Amino acid sequence: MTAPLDLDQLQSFCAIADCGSFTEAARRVNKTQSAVSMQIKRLEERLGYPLLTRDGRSVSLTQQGEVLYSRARKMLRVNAEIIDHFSNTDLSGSIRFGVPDDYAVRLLPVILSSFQRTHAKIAVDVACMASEQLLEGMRAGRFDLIVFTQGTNHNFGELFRTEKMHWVASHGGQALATDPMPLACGPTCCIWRQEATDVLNRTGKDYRIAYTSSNATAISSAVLSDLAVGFLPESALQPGMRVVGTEYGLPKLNDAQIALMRGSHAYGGIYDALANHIVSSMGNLDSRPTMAEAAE
Amino acid sequence: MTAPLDLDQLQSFCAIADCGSFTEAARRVNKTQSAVSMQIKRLEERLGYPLLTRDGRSVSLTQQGEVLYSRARKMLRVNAEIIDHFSNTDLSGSIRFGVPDDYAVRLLPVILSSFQRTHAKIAVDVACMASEQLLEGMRAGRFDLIVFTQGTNHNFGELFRTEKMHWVASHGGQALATDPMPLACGPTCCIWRQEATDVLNRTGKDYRIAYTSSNATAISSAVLSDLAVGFLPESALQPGMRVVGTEYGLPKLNDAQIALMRGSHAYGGIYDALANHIVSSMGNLDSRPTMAEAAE
DNA sequence: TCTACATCATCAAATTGAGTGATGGGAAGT
DNA sequence: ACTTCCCATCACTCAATTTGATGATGTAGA
Repeated sequence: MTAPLDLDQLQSFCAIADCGSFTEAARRVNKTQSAVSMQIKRLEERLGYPLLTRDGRSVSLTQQGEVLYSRARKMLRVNAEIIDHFSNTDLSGSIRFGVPDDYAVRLLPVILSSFQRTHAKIAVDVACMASEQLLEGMRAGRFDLIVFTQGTNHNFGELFRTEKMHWVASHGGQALATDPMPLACGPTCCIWRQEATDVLNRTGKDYRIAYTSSNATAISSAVLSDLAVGFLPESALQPGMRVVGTEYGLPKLNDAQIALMRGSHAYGGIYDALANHIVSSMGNLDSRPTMAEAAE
Repeated sequence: MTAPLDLDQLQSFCAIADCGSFTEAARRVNKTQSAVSMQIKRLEERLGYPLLTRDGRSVSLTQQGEVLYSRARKMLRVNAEIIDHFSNTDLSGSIRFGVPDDYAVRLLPVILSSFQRTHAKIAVDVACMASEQLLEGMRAGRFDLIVFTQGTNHNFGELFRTEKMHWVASHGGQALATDPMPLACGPTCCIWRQEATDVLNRTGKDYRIAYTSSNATAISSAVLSDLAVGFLPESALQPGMRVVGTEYGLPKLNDAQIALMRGSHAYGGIYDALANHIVSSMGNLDSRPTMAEAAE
């Protein structure tokens, strides 16, 4: 009969994981830096493992920390759900929300409309732009909450969804067979672009950037009209596109990592409401054993 | 930015909901009765609603209490999962476990074998008997943990699964058309039997108890060999059985409610490990909005 | 109806334990 | 080398929770 964990500690822990800093996390949870530091110390003692590695400048999760993080987030989501349910004052206010344009087009209207149905008094101002710009805007305080694609340089944020990335070409087009292969992609800052060109270089495949646009639909059009080969996350695939496997010597792409990031103040209340809604509608990382798995 | 709830309070709350008593719950969570009482008071103040109705003898959940209970349980499960994960001392010991025989036959081997794989050092002594006897055994301290069918007289326990109940007959048999209709069912104490005869009486359908056995497979055999009509939960259906809808004037049966009950001491450690395993493999009450639902 | 028993609420006192603000050490950048 | 930023630590304060005792209420049995 062991005592349950302290949600307050877990909240601080998650805040640190999200922003990579004790001091910043302290600000978010309305505590002093030393309080947060001690909370983590107690939590680590309690669980018997170091959860965070502090090497000078940056703080990151240990392996055990990762394990804890995903569970803790789950608990905090349920916690927010409860508090939301019992706060009879209808949540109201406005949220400055940012989404990557590629992703936004498909999923956003659906998600936001169902959110409006349950939280009519929350106004969501949506801005669509590339992940890089979203992160910059977040740093500058222009957003409360953003969804963005996690790249190697941005390890922080609440990861809630991964998607397979596919090479795509137009059905029956020539672009694939052309040498060097023409490529359509976002601007140089695009995270996927860096990753894709990296793997191409590594495998020695010849290519050239044939088409560049910061507008995602423009890229889709380029692919559909056989101007170039592209790469897209699964849910951005469209009819008329052909998913290319390894048959043309194209390397495997890493999964896209979709995460959530909040401003320092964007905790609790309306922010949790929207964040939880997004995670529970789009999230796909909640692996739990099912009956089928238990069966073998 | 509101402070998160106190898991300790939620644990006490759930313990009360599970056993229907403050004093007994206090024993389970290793606190004094007054401490538990105060915790609930604070929790109710915090959430702004009464959660438990205390009318003299018994304590039961209010509507808001029900809402809280399911979420709180979810959190406590994750909590136990975390603690389990971080306790590097391999869990070991033995658990006296009881299951209704009807249910046991199908699902148990699967579930227990997958449990053994992850917790090799926990010995599970399984006993199979009717829910009524399980509850009696629990009262007498002969079990640590039981799975049982919740009836109207037994409102306490951790409800984790519901199943549709069906009227069943043999394929192409005569029993259904016979008047009065021959019925196969468990002994008088059987919860389903009471319920089934109740609804039959209410609709005025003629029937007679043609076959009685406390052994579930015996009943299935009676149905399969066209001796009688029976009623079974969905997952106990077998090939050769025919599910009878309303076409023969048979009333609709209420869903079966499968719940978990623990002895006073059976919290934490190995008990949570098994309980969580059962709930996560068999549970079907974890309704959470999916992408599809969000889409409309 | 009256008594005995069990249950839950309440109270004041005591103890626990967490947060604060100041200080110190270490790493990164200039 | 010096500054700056960030995290750990410490002693102190204060708040919140547990305790144990007591009172109120309801139930069961005679």
